Amino acid sequence: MLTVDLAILTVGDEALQILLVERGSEPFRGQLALPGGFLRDQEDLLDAAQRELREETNLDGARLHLEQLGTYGRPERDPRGRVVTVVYLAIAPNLPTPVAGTDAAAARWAEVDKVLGRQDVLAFDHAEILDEAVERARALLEHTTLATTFCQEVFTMGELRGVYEAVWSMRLDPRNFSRKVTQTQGFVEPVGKVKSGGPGRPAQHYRAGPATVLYPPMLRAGGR
Amino acid sequence: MLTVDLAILTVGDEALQILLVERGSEPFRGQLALPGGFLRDQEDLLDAAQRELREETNLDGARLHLEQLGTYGRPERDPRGRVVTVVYLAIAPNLPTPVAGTDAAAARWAEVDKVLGRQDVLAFDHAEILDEAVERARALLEHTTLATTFCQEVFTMGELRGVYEAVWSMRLDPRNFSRKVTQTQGFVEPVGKVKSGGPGRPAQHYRAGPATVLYPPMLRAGGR
DNA sequence: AAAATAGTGTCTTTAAGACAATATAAA
DNA sequence: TTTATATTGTCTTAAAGACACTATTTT
Repeated sequence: MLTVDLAILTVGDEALQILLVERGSEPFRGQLALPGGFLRDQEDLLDAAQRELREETNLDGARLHLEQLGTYGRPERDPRGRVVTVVYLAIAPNLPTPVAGTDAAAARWAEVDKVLGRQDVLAFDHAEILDEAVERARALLEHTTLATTFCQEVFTMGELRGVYEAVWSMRLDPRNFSRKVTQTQGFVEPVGKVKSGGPGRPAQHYRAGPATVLYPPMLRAGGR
Repeated sequence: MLTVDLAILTVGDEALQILLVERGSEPFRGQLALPGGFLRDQEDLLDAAQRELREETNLDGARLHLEQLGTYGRPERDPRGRVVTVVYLAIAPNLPTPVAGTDAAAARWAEVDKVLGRQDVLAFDHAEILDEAVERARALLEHTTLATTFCQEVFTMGELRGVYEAVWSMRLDPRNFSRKVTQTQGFVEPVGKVKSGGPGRPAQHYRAGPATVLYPPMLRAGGR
């Protein structure tokens, strides 16, 4: 019995959010869980993850970051019997509203901090998996330009900094952050337009550059 | 069909080595492969990896580093049919000789560079897996004190540097390396003895300290 | 003009890179 | 004394941390 589950992360309301579905059947009926489903015959693992992503969110898997997080197979993790699950981590831009998937269960965003704060809101071993997904996302932001994937196609420096602040749960110095981003070749490219709207000086607009690796990395302070 | 395979790495002869078994049966008879076997009923993934490790090398899994590398499930990766494999990465000190396991196949160390240099020496998708294992090991040495696990319990600074040089395939400045290691709290602890034996000034002996994370990390130069 | 937000300049501190000389042993 | 190996000192350079001011808009 092999399943593929998804940890789909985004940033909204200045916080890291995870896409969860409410379970409609036993076990763990009524509790929240990561979206996922069974691996089909002759289906590649990554293909299965992309299919689940499409089914649950109507998102195009080709557009966003999708990578294998890990495989979880403790014999007692599913009370029905032995189920091993391969979990994929997805990084998505802030979506207006999670589209109800073709599967019956309602999907919704939840703040990671609130979900992990309470015991027994998540089904199976999904709390443990979410823990590892968050740690992976934090490390990815240190070493790659992946933070831009959390943003819309065009974004401001403040929005990009907001992604780091939400994922890392810490405030960053705007000056030092801006210097690091702009001095890293290919991280962002300025778009010759500025924001209109509210009060305050308009912000420069950027889009993601061609670079994928951050060298030297942008390390979280304090050595964890 | 779920299997657990092992990528067991060590350092010997100034090179990174991988433990391989010769396949005695089809498919890929006569070719080299990572050791592994089927997951047993009600067996945890990590337990299965430790069991395979014991069967193949008579090594105690509790003593060395063992972590999940990834899961590989391309439908065509095994010509016999659908087999998904969970691969664990093991880091071992330089062993005198790989003990022939309880399984019939003969196990032997092979230099990673020589194996990856040639096409079609490895069975299944094991070349791709080995690639990822090496990259994981390289990254681990940047961010953790894991290099000491490649060494015997007591080692010299030169031996520790040799581990980095073998895994990273580059020479390191002895002065700068020594400074980095000794200035990182808890990386190594001096043992009040010096080497006897050959010519030259005796080397100070060290053993692994309590630290596991390197902060700041020891980055490979050049940004890859 | 006041309020709100965006952006920049520069000094300090830390750590890595580069380089050459000294120390301690065996032969 | 020669050879072999280990170890240490210091200058330079790169990058992060800390800090306060200027710029551009709306109301």
